[in-house]
Amino acid sequence: MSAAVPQPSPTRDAAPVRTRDAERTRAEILDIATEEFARLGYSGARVDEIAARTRTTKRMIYYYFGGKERLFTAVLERAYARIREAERELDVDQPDPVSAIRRLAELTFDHHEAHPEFIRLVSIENIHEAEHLAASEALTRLNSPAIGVISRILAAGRARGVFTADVDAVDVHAMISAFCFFRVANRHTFGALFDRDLTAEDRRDHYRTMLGDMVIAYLTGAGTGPPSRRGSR
Amino acid sequence: MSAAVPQPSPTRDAAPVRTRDAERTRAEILDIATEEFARLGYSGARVDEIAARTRTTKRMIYYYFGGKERLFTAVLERAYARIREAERELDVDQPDPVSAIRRLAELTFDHHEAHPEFIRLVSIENIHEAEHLAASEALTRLNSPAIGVISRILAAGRARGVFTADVDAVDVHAMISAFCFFRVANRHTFGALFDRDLTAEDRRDHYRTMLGDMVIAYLTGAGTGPPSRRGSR
DNA sequence: CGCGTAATGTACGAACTGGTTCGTTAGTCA
DNA sequence: TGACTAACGAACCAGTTCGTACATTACGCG
Repeated sequence: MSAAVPQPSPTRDAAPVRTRDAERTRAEILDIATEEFARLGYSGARVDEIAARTRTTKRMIYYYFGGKERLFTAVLERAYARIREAERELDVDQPDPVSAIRRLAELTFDHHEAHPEFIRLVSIENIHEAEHLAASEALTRLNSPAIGVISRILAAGRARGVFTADVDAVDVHAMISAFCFFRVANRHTFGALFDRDLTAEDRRDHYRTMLGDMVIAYLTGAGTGPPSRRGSR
Repeated sequence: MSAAVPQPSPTRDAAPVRTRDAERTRAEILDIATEEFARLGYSGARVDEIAARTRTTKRMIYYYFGGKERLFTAVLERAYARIREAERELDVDQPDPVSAIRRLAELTFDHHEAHPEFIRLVSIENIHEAEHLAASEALTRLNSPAIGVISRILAAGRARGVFTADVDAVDVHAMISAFCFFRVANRHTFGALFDRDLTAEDRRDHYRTMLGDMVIAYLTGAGTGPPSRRGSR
């Protein structure tokens, strides 16, 4: 949790010199605030407690962010920015569209697994009907690179005739996200009610494969019509 | 919102006589509390506000429920009980397992659509790591009838050879729930980020069909192995 | 018909909470 | 080097917020 940003050695350099460093202070506030909001929800988190866990004071939270509401928005903004950053490195250069979409699904899966805190923030923001997100110009402008990647894979799959036409990239993204998100976000109630830990380590591979199978089965076999019973392809 | 429970006509029967009725008071508190918790989250909801919206006072909340925490637990218990009640009427007596599982998925879909408030409560409870749910003996004992229904459909499908073996009922339930839950719970952030309203009326049928297609494609076509490219079946 | 108890209402308070006021200090730039 | 400003801290404040003590009333039962 201690900031990794090296001080520009102000006078000495060893010992906790505690020099002034706006950037470090901001970042530290955001770090702690992220934890607290994710752990306790927006209303549950306390500005005083966030301040106390910081090396600075509450005054600084208001100095830099202007209030609890805007602090939460800043937390969201940074969290989303990091996610998008990671997405930008999505490498699904498989020649085969089927392998590509599976790989993308698995990367999404791993990503959700690795960032449960982010998932909590998103859940919290949804409880508040995305009001902070909507208020943030930075966030509404931030387009997801994942959609583009999916689009290209779908196009390639359609071109080769392995994917049925008319599947929308955003919908496929929703489908993949839904599975990944649910597994992490709802693990507590699901675990309590069905006595199954969706995030148990020894089931991770099982669910990752299940997701890939599901998406591929849908894309390669999807037909329409309620009577179903779809033929080969 | 006005309680539908008919008074046992105490003296007169017309006019707001305001007689004592423990059951009605309890129910009214739960109704309002459900709304407030769902709208504002656990910490965001205010006991005073809940009381104010009731025809009774805060005193009664403590008299009947013993505190905010236990009030929320009671809210959850009633909400889950109602859901389970509805599930018990699940009627998926289709002769064909494929039609049956599609129908089950669609019923689940409609159910989520019809009870966004319940979804919010579940999201909130997950933020709190299901601590209230875990503390409630009534809730942990309350098994979902849906699992049994799915089990039977899967067994029938396997017997006829239309479903690949080794699919678990709980996992299928998770898969269906994930899609339905995500669509409702995350509609705000998803809508803001991808400019797509997952719950738009004119897309409902599209998503309902998509869910059914997905589940059926998975069950009828699911294979394993990352290389994929699964043959007919 | 009166008595006991379940049900209910009022008023209050201690602790907390978001936000602010006022003043101090470190760094930097002319 | 000295003045100016960004960065910072302690204490405080007004409005809440959960919870309770105390008083009261309706209703069923003997």
